[in-house]
Amino acid sequence: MPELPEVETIARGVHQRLSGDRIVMAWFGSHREPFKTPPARQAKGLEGRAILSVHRTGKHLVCELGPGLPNAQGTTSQTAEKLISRDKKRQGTTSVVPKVQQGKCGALAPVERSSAQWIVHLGMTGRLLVTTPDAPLAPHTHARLSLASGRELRFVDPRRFGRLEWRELGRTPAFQAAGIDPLTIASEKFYRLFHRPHTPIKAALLNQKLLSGVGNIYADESLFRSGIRPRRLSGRLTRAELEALRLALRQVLEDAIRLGGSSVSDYVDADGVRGFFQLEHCVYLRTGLPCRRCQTPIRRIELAGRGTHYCPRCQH
DNA sequence: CATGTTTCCTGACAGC
DNA sequence: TGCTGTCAGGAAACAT
Repeated sequence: MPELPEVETIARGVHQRLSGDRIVMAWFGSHREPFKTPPARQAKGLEGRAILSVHRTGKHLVCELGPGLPNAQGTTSQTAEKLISRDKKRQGTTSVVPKVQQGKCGALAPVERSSAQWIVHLGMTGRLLVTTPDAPLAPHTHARLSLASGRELRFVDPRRFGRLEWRELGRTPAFQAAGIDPLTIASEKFYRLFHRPHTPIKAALLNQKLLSGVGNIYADESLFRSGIRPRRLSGRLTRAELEALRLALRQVLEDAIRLGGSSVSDYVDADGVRGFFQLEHCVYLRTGLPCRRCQTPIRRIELAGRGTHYCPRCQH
């Protein structure tokens, strides 16, 4: 299931391959979920747009899109053309705004300001794949974006817990995560955030309004690495314990990103490649197996409706 | 208000 | 073999 490290891996892969490309045509194959914005409106909005960049916010993938300009082949669809002319009339100022980006080596590159966003949440089983147009179509493919480069970006999601959302900036505010990014949260902020007297620490870790990006795997793994039992009430943890947890969480997420994420269930990155962090798991899905640190069998309980794994000897 | 519970959805797998 | 039942879970909706 894609959590922060998996989404980060996919975002980097898609960004590397697709930034600078342009969406020629958008196809949406299902009329029900997973659409947060009606599919027809998403298709209209996406066609003709340049992909400026792709990045991760919490567990969401955000594609920053340029204004809808005619594509290289001159095959811009009617819907896209309508959108372009309307945009030009409405607000010429936000169309192309040349900006200067200060690179690390002092290089200057013109940067277009994003005028729209396509936001992808992968849910449990969502996959975002860069393919050739003739690649066999996986079952449960809900979206196909054909690109000026001749490739396709596909969204596949068997369980349909994923969500696709379209935002036209100016009309709608830019996407923001509800909580704070666990990779960058400061010590004091983390301490105050988790000072909740009635919430088990694991439930708090999973709450996306507090931190954005932690799911079941990395909640269990960070609690093991900091030696804290999942049922402990977060407000009763000491300052030292919460600091240990913050550092363990950051480390486990960074390690996982380095290994391309955890491939449990059927997670793959934008090229269909599996991650390797599942080999480093200490407790997640290791019920009954000996603890890597003390050999005590890993215990499984249910907490906040989720399978929860911990070592009864290493975690207090 | 802050927690806990249910719901959505399909594939994988166990057991008969 | 093929059927049924159970389980997995992110986050919204609903209940306590």
